[in-house]
Amino acid sequence: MEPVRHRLARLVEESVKRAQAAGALPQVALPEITIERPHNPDHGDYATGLPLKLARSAGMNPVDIAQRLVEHTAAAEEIDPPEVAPPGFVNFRLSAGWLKEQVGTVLAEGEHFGDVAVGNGESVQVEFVSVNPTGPVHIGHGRGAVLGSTIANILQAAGYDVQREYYVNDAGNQMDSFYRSLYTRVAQALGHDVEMPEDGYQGAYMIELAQEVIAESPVESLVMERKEEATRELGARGLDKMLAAIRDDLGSLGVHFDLWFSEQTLFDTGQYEEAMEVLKKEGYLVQREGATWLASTSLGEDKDNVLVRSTGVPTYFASDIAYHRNKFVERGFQRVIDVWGSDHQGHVPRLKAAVGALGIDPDRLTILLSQLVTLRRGGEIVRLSKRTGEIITLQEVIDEVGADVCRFYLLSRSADSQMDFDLELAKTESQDNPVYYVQYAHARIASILRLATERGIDFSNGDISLLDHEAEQALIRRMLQLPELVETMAENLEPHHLPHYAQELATAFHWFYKQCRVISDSHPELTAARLKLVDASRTALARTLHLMGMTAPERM
RNA sequence: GCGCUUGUAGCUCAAUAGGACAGAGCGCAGCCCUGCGAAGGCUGAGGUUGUGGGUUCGAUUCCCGCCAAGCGCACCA
Repeated sequence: MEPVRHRLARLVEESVKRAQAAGALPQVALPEITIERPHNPDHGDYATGLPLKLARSAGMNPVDIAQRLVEHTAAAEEIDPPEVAPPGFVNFRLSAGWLKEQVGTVLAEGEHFGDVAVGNGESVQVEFVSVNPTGPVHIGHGRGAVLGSTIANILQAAGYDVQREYYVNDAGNQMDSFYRSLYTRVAQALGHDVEMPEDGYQGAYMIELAQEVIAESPVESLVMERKEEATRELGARGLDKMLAAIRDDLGSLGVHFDLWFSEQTLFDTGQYEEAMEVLKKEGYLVQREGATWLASTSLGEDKDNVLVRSTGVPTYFASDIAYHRNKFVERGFQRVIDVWGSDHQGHVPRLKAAVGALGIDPDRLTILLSQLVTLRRGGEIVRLSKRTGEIITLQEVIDEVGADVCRFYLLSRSADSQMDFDLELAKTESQDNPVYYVQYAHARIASILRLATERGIDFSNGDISLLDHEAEQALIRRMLQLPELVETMAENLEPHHLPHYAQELATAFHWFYKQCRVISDSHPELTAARLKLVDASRTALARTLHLMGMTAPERM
């Protein structure tokens, strides 16, 4: 459904024009008309400060402007007559009649309630997590996973054609190190005296991985006789297992991808060469000190960046450029959103500059950075390092606190700010946990609907015009915020509003529940009307939870 | 040194592109189940939005300085 806000903006614009035509307002240019939601309920459901913005250019008192605006506002079914409020606001209140009708709209839209048509089918790729497959994912990756998958859900709800993608860094230095580490662990497991490379992955999970690889098929003869071949062969198996483990871990967090894109294929299919060719043709490649550099300085950067090392091995940056060319040129995504950890922030301007150098508008690329997550257990900080092997995996966190709790917590803070994730808190608070509060509301709703079914109550003909109680209308108001929220989140890519909205929606339901008896033998008509409202609440709350990638439990 | 992000109630965080009296949860002090789920509802206390300037009808929000925290400034990814 279209957010009411748009309708109001058109209404205001019309009233200005009407007032101008009637000579009540001077013919001044209009700023963008913004419709905002007042904090104070006394100020109505929506408001515009347009008169305040017009005051100077119109040379009039803002209250007078507001007055004339109101006088020239056409009647609309959505709202009561607008009101003027000093120092120059126009306040709008949704009409009770229209509000009640929206229960029917919500029910009709069902699982699609919350959808808005702003994307127009534009193709957007959301690439997220993309952890090097050299070790298990941890809570920091979990944050990116939750952020990326929720943004993808939101964009889909907003009418975009969304692709979820994981970029598999299966080429390059870290992969080599991973292969050699695995080889070492396998050799050690077979009783050979082999030293772990200095840059190797020391984590205990590599020992387990080695065991799994060995268990799969005998490798003994390979290991000592043909070391290089063994490293490659074992590495390929290890990579598959590691990727499968990552896929499982993310899957248990409700995160799924449409495509796992292999970095190596960029080299195998010549796309890497093509990208470098384009840069060369455009004059952005410079040879210096035996290496090939991207002339980033000519693109406004403060230093150039190496693309091909003097050893002839391309850097990560080089393949990333080829990857992004693939996204935009080969696959034709109109927009691309990358979700990265904040430790990659330095890479952002470089990549955007490089994308520009490829002749692609850099504004089509959005890079979101999620700040660090510090894992705590009680007061103790739990360090995360793949190298030293001290790691608490995402899977362990999920096992401990549950996927829904994990998602809700990771989502509730703005990606821009650092956060602590306290395992003890997530568990010990579980009684008064906001996650349970929200899900409890859904379970309660489900329980009411179950009871209605048990008693054989048919509320399909319920008369929603009977919903006159303050708490009923407050609940409807809250539900109607969802499409509006989807729209703004699709634009600002800030999904942390979702958990907050979910709590507000749950509160509105609990308040309604407290004040309004739903199923009552003595008032069958009101019962039917209220059951419709309850059903609509279930729809809105379930959709909110699903957008967050959470479950909407029927029972708890 | 330069750059990015952050600084809001005792704690954890909001504030929907500059709006009206800065809001939630937890914690704290109380109140409410002889009917649909008390994992619930209600009331109260709690703030000089790090700090000093500026922009304007209006600033938590925009600009500048300072202070503090995290991250980044590789022929690592």
